[in-house]
Amino acid sequence: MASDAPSPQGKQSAHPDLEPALLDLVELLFFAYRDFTREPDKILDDFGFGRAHHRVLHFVNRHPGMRVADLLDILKITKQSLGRVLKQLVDEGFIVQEAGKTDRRERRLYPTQRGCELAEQLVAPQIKRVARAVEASGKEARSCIAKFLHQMVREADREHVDKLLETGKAHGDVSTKSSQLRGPVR
Amino acid sequence: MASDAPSPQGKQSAHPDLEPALLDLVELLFFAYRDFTREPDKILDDFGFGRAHHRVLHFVNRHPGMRVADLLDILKITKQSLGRVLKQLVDEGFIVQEAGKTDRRERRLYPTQRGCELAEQLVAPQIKRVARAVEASGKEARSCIAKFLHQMVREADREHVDKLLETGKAHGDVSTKSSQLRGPVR
DNA sequence: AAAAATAAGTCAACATGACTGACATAAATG
DNA sequence: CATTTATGTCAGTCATGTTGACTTATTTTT
Repeated sequence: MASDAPSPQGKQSAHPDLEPALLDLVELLFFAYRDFTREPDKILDDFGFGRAHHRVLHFVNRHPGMRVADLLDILKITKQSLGRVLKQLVDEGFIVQEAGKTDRRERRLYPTQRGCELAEQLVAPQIKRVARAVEASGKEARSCIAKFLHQMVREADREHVDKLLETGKAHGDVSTKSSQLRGPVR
Repeated sequence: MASDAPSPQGKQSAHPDLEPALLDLVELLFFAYRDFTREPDKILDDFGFGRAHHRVLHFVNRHPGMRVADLLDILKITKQSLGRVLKQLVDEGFIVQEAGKTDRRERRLYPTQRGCELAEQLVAPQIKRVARAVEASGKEARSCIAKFLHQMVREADREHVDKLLETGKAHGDVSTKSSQLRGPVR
């Protein structure tokens, strides 16, 4: 690899030395995320979908009855960008839309049976990866990790994220039954 | 795909309750990364660059003298994809290429002065964000976090990542001086 | 010395998923 | 009735990824 002139490349980085450890975390986050998205990306490929579809399907599955506007707020993309992938997911039977009961302008989004299954299939390798990583970090590390990731979120969005995790959690618990309780899960 | 562990109910959400907490981590990672890349993305915009330029410039800055092949291996993209952004970075004076001393087929990559500066500017908000998050998680959390993120990397790549962090670290240490010691840092 | 392998660059075509801006439609709200 | 809101859509652009084929320079192998 490096020829033999490893050249003691100096540096011009500037920052003193409070950085090194933090820089490692920055890079580790890059590598972790790179690999975090790989397995789902591969599965998506078989369906002709991309990462954008994954995100939409994931949040709709976790928060059935979600509105388009909610999704836009979570993903921080434009209506037009979302529109394209959402349309595909609807057309191919992974998501259904239904007018809101009290406000019929709203289009509430629900996963279909196929949608649920694909969402599960996509998140499975991610859960597995996280599970193994937590395991290897020592059980007591879980709370540190959650706290850290939570703090990495932009402060203005933190409360919102908390709410999402809360309500998503409720859903996760009831999962197997109640498919019909909340809406059309076809 | 049989995921793995005990799937009592066999169907969609199914997983008993080892999932909720892990699912939270999965989503937190999404939100954390979403916000992790926001500030740099904004800066890049002013330069007419995108996130791809950030990644290239970052690793070249942290590992001066790196070869194109090394970069491809880190970023996991194709030569053609890299070629486009690298060419722009070279054309606009952020990176310089130099034939390897022992193997003149290689094009060793070095950041220019401008390149260093931009790289620093881009990573600064990320370091700040990580610093604050670590701070808020308790100092002893730092090792948990590093361990977790490290374990999130695909096992096959872990050793490689370790080497990168090592050599990158060396770079960080020498920082202030020796700008001229080694290669072309123009 | 000739042949093969390697490092890098390039051309062309294409897909995805972002963006902007303008406009359409339906329903709720004042 | 007028306005606002929630959503959808048309049209065009850009950034960044992909394949595949091919070139050039250089090193390594035979």
